[in-house]
Amino acid sequence: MPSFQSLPGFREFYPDALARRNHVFRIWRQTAHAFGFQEYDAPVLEPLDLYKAKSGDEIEAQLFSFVDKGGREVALRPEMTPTVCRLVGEKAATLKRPIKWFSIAEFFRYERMQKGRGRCFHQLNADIFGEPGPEAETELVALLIQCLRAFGLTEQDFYVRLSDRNLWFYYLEALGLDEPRARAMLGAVDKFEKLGDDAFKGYVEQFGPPDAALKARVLGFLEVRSLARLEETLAPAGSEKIAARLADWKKLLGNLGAMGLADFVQVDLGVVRGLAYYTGFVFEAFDRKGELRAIAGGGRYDDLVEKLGGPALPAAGFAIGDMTFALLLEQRGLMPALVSAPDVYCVIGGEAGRRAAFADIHALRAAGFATEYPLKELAFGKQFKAAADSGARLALIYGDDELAKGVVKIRDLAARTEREVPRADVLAAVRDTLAGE
RNA sequence: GCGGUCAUAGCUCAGUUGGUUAGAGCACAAGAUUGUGAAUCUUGGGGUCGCGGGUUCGAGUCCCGUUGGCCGCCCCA
Repeated sequence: MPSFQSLPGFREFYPDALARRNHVFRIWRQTAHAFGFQEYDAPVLEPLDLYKAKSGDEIEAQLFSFVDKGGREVALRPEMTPTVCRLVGEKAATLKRPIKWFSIAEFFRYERMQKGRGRCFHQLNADIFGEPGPEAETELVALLIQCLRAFGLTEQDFYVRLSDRNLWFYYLEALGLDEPRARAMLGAVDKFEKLGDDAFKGYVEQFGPPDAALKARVLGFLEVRSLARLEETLAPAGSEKIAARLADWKKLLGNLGAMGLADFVQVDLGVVRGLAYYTGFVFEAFDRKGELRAIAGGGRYDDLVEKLGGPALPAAGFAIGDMTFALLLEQRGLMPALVSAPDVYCVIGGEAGRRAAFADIHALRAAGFATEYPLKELAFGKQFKAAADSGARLALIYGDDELAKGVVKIRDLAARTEREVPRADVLAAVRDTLAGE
């Protein structure tokens, strides 16, 4: 007999798990709307070339890709950025600015599973197109922070590390590095936190060991944790480009400070986000305890829309993954044990009671109240237990006594109080009681 | 792709140097109990012990392989 199991790394959501997932998505969606972002969606299956164009041919090894029946090379989307760039690029001329979009979608990567990482996962993606200045990053970082705070997470729980690939290049240029050397050095910076001195291996292989002064300056730059310190460190370099860039930093941090978010943001040049397509500010959110992988990440990618065939259009965005985020919420006890409780549970006496109850049950449901009842006849004791277990706020009792009097008994299951209302008034009584919560 | 580790009921686990028909708690269902929720008692369903092969008179137990989970490396868009 064949037995089936889900594919490795894929997840199944039983109702309680889906309730938690929906809880997270609901709050993300509300928050993004509050920040004026509009929701979009797009195909799960895309041309393989879309990702090769963005990330190079090697990316294919990390994708769920195959040839479809029409001979097309396709891939399940591993990320949203190329897709949203295409969407925006196609209509860029007619879209009202600023273009602030978000999506909550599922992604697929052919990778080995690890803590907080599977082969399928969901992300909130938020992006702003057409805004070249730090005003875009202001909105994005603020939204990112609020998407975590909305669950009760505080500055004790997480922070956003803010870095800048432009500033790195300007700085390394001022230190005398040409572009290839600067790129190799940034690669080392990216790995330094994890590997320490071994991070420079790649640079050494290509260009020989960096001189001690240069290395000291680079490592010193990594220690910078404040805007003041950043300005101090860069003062000797003092190019025009650096001065302009520092003005952007001042504006971004000033904006976030004015929003009251200073405690959530930390200057930290150790974040460079791989060597992918980012062109300016980059940022990542981490748990303060440093136990989990990055919760969220993003940055500016001004060249990508054009690279993918659209017009030149500055852009910045970020994504929050659902797996690490859920781990963080659970760790901090902030993931509620959500149960889909009905509003009303009907306790029914006999066949006559059942007929009477059905009329009200249907009317309640049509009015939008979640209403449950036992499908088969049950002893009263069991029905009350079922009513309590269901989490319903109210029990409606349709027994012989009530029928004889032409009333329904309404029991408040939490308060354990009861009252009788005429049959005709049941809907109004339920509405009043539940509205009064 | 590489390495470590684990796999017994829906869940958490026990199972003796290899020995008869594989167990417990919780959960679920039925009843005691057709008028009031947390308790008690009784009963029940559920397992090819992940899968396949080997050693043995005999394998949940030992050996090999395989699949899957977890952890780490690579990668992390």
